[in-house]
Amino acid sequence: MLTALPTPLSHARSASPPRSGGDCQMGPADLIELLGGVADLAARSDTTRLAVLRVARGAMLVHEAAPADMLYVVRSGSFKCIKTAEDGYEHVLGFAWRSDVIGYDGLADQRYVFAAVALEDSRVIALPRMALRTLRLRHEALDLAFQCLLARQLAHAGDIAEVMAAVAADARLARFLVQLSSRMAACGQSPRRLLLRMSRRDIASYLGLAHETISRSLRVLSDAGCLRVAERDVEILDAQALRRVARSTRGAADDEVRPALACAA
Amino acid sequence: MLTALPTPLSHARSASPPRSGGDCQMGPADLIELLGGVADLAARSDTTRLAVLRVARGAMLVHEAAPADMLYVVRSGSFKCIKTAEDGYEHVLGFAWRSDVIGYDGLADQRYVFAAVALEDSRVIALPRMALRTLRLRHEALDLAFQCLLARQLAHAGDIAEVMAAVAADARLARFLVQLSSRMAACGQSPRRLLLRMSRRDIASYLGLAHETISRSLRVLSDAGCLRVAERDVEILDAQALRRVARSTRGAADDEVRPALACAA
DNA sequence: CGGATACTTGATGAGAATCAACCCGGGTGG
DNA sequence: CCACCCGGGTTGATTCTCATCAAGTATCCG
Repeated sequence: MLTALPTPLSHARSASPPRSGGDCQMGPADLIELLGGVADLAARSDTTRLAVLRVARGAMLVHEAAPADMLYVVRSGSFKCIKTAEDGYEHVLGFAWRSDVIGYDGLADQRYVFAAVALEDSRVIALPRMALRTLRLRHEALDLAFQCLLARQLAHAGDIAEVMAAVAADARLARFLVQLSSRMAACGQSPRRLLLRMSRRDIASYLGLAHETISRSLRVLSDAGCLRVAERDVEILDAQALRRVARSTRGAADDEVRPALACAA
Repeated sequence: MLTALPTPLSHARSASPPRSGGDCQMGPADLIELLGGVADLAARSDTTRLAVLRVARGAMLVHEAAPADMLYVVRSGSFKCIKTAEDGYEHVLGFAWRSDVIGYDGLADQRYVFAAVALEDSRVIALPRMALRTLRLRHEALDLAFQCLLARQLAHAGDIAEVMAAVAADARLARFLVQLSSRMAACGQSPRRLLLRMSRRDIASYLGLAHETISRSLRVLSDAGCLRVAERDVEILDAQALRRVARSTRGAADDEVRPALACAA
C-alpha cells in the first residue's frame, strides 16, 4: 500500500549544492534537488502540495487506465512500467529509477497508459497535475530540468526498440545489461556491479523472450567470461566482450548505407 | 534537400475554428492551428522566427547525433524515425504524421538521438529550441497543447513495445495495421483505407521481422479475408477479424493476473 | 515446516530467418 | 523510344533458433 508522508521535502537531503545549470546540461539528480528547493515555497503557497509517498515492494503506484491527476518523480528505489494486454498478459515496457518521471503519459487524456509497480521499497515525489504549470512558470530552472528530463525519457523510448532490434537472444540480453549499466552509472551506482531488482520473467517480458531463454543466455554470457552471475547479483567482468555481443545484429545485410545518399536526393 | 519557405503561417489554413480547449482534451490538429495563430505574433516579435520547411521524399530532416537546436512539428506528409546501429543496420523506431513532434529527444543533451526521413514530400514547422520556452510562457493554450502532445508521444512509445510483444509474425503485423488505422483516424484520414507510405522493409524493421515475412504475413491476412492488399494500398475488410489476430499473444500462460494481488500487498 | 514463487536445465517441435530465384515498375541513359 | 538496371516485392526450400512443455532445485514467505 501507499503511505503518504506529510513531511514536505524542506531540507530532506541537501546532499550536493544545486549547480548553476547551464541551459539544459543538468544531470538527472538535479530535478530532485530543485523540487526539494521548491518544496517549502510550495508548502507556503496555497495551490501546490508536494508530498513524498512510500511505495512498498510489489505495490502498484499507478494503475493502467486509472484517472491521471498525479505525476511522480522517483526519489529512491525502482519501478517497472507495464502494460497489460486484454488477455491478461503483462508486458514490461521499461524500468524507472531515481529522477525518472512516472505518469506523464497520462497527461494526454487524463488516463494513465501504463501501470507502474515498485520493484523494491521506494519513495516518490507526488506532483499534482494541475500544479505542474504553475511550478514550471515560477521556477525557470525547474522548467528546464523538466523539459530535459522528458527529452531523456523520450530518448529512452528508443532503448526498448534497440533491445528488440537484435534478434539473437544473447545479443538482446547483452544490450539490456549494457543499458542497465549506463543507467546505473547515471544514477551514481556502480556500472559494473548490477543488482537486478527485477525477476528473470520481467527481463524476459522486456526483451520479448521466454524466461527460460534469459536463464540460458545468462549462462552463455557467464560461460563466455563476460559476467559473473549469482542470483540477482550480476557483475560485468568483461565490458568489451559484452559490448561485442551486444553489437552483433542479424545480417547487417541489406546495405543500409543509403541514408547519406537519400539525404542528397 | 530542404527548402525553407520564408512564408510565415499567418492564415495559411484556418480550417476549423480553434476550440476553447478544455484543459488538455485537444485533438492533435490543434497544435498546428495554435502555432498558426502564433506565427504572425512571432513574426513581429524579434526573437522567434517560425518557418515552414519543405522536405522532399527520402530527404533526412534531422540527422542522428547532429547538434539539436531545432524542433519540428509535422504539418503534412509523413516521416520514419530511425536509429542506425554501429554496424550500419538501420532500425525503424516509429513513424510521424501530422502534428507529431520530431526532434524533442535532442533537447536532453543538444544532440538528436534519432534521425528522421521523409516518406513522401512533406512540410514541417520549424521551432528554434531557444524560442520554445518563450512561446510556451506567452501562450498558455500552446503550452498545454504541447504538454499534451508530448504525453501522447510518450504514450506512443508503448506502441512499439506492444507490437513487439506479440511473437507471432501475423499478430505483429495485425497490431501494426490496427495502430496505423487508429492513427490515421486521428489525422482525419480513413481508418479503413491505408496508403502505406513506407516500404515493406521499413515495416519489417519496425516490427523486428524479416521483410520476406511481411510479404508472407500480408498474404496470410489477405487470404483470411481481413485485408485487400494491392501494392501499398491496403484496405481493411474485416476489422473484427484483424483485431482478433492482433489480440493473439503467445501463451497468455503464466497467469499474469497478479497485479491486482500485488496491489494489495 | 509447507506452500508458493523464482530459477535452472533438458528435449522437442514450430516458426521465422536466411538464401535464392523470380517478377514488376520506374528511372536512367543510350 | 527502347533497353537496361536497380530497388521493391513475392515466393519457395532449407536451416536453426527459440518457445514450449516438462521436471527438478533453490529460495523466500508466513
